[in-house]
Amino acid sequence: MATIHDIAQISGYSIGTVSRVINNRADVSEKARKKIEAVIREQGFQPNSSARTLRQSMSSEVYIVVRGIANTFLQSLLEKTQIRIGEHGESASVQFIKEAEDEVAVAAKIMQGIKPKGLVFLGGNTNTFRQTFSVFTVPSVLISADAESLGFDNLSSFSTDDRDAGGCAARALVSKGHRRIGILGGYPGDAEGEQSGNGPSLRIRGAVEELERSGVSFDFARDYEPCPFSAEAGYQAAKRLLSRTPDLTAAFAISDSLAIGAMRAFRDMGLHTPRDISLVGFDGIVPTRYTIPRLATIEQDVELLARRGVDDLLMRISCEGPAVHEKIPYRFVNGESIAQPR
Amino acid sequence: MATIHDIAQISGYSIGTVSRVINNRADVSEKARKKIEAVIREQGFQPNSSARTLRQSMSSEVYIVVRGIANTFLQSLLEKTQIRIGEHGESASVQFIKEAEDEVAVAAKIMQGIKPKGLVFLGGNTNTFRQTFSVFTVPSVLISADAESLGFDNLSSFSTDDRDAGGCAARALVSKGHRRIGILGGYPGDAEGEQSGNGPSLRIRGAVEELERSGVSFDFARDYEPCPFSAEAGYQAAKRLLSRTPDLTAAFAISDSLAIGAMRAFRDMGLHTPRDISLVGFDGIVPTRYTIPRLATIEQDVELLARRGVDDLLMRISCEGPAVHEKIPYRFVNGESIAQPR
DNA sequence: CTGAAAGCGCTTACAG
DNA sequence: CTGAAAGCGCTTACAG
Repeated sequence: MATIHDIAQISGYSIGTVSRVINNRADVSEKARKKIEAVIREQGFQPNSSARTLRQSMSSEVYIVVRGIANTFLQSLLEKTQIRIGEHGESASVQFIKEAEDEVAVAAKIMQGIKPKGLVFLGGNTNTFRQTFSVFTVPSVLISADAESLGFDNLSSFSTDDRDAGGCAARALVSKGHRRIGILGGYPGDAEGEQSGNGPSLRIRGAVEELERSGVSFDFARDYEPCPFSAEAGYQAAKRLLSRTPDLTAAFAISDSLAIGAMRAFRDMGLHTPRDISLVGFDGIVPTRYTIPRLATIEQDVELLARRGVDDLLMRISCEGPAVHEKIPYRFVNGESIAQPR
Repeated sequence: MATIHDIAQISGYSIGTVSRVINNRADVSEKARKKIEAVIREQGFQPNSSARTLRQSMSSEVYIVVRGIANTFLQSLLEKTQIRIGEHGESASVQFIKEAEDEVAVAAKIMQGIKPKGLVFLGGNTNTFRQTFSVFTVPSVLISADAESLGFDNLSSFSTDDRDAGGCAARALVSKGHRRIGILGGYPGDAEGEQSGNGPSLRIRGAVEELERSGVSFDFARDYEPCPFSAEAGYQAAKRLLSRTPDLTAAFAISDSLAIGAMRAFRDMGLHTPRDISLVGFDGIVPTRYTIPRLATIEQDVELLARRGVDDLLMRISCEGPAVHEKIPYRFVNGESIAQPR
């Protein structure tokens, strides 16, 4: 394995000059640069990233922290994020945090040793950020939840307007004539109007507000069923909800994974979607385009979320500017899972 | 940020002794260990991993290389792999490689700077390993494809017996009475019996062999349609296959993602699964349990693949033993997508 | 059992 | 524009 020392020796220049070439500094003669670059290429030299990190007390990498590895939406967001980072010629490592853990605390522990030059958080609970994010001093970005109210000056955020989009989902059902609508997903606290500090809980709020505006009665105890964000959880929750409240003609599942589980649960209870019960999801994950029937959903613009998030982060890493908070437009996808109530 | 120097100063011992405590060396007095451990805890000290890596010319991390980030099966395998690594008290970083890239070459480039102590490859083409894996000298493991024939003594592998399982999938259709069976997925070369060096192509081989054994005629030009491993690709390929060969009564999609796309394509062509056409997939990904109808599939034991792979790797990192190659049992899941031909 | 010291591969003032 | 040298935070023979 060639080191900078070897390159210096072979090229006939000093280690310092080689280092300047590696780091694209301007104060190197054209001649030296040419020669050294040739040797680097010929030797297949890659600078030792540990030495570099140690010296600069800062890694050359961006770290991506993903909360909840089994979340299809986040997987797709991660994919786009990695691609965008690659397009900038940067590389990133990924750390997955269990959904039950405090992503900020766990990340803090890991990052303490690693010292990334920037952090991307995919998914996450605003409350845990409020409490512990201040340990991070590097430029960071939270994608998919709004961090504006937290006011950290090194944390940007890019997110869907969950509250507004939740209203949109509800409207899609109401406008077809539904008056008995259930909501699936989220944490038990969401029913009491507590802020669980995440986007999904805002979806519920937005939907309920829209129902109220439309004069549709909604009672949390009767029409709402909380559950985690997996298809199986959606399956179980849908069964609970419909057993308790059999007169529902439609449901809003606050994530597509839930919705896919719910649709299957309805079928197992003898109900066909959309004939017997309508359904709308949230996220716009790929599988919704292949379910039978295709799922109506709120499609988040994963591509743009990732692009704006990464671009902003890398810009702040190199130029140091203020954090920004931006809402990325969503889109309602009609699908085939909504019909008029019978 | 406390360094080892601070810990030494506060505890009243030398840097060397602190280092020995950190690394759990035996030659430290009980008294020193207690005192130093207390200071470390009190200061929240984490050794700088770059300094460590630099000095030992070896990172303390395992790296996981995943080929194809959008592959649901690999995502689930990645999840289990990360969990298992965590259970050993180790941490891992993840690098995603584009499906079109040579995962070994790209990984080689990245790892050159990073020097992980071990490598896990999830998914991958045996042929690319054959050509370039020799650049790696650290203990490695390939999970989900068989590397036995390559003979690298630092590369273990754990995989499903794809050929055998492909036969099982075909048998599930034949035993119901199907005689006109199509196969979906894989690379064009697979039709010519070229070895594309991946598990999935072995699934095709196994299935075709089983059909021959059963006296069911199979003609690649007529009954086979290659395509990449996504739902959309499966959707398009299913349409092409069925347009060309409308008398098929059943199909084997060599991955579940393909199968989900194919089922949707059949429906868009007016065919109901399984009434009009039966379908069996491969992998056993979670969504197959929620499709309507539920998908029959070959379920790979993701949990066990990950567990055996990680355990073997970590053992070889600490003890240095020979590479092993192991087949992990699979399971046929009946689902609801297979019926007798009409 | 413990400490002093060399050195891992780099970057960056500093001097010229 | 270039080189010599200090030092980032650690580990590990070496000496005692």
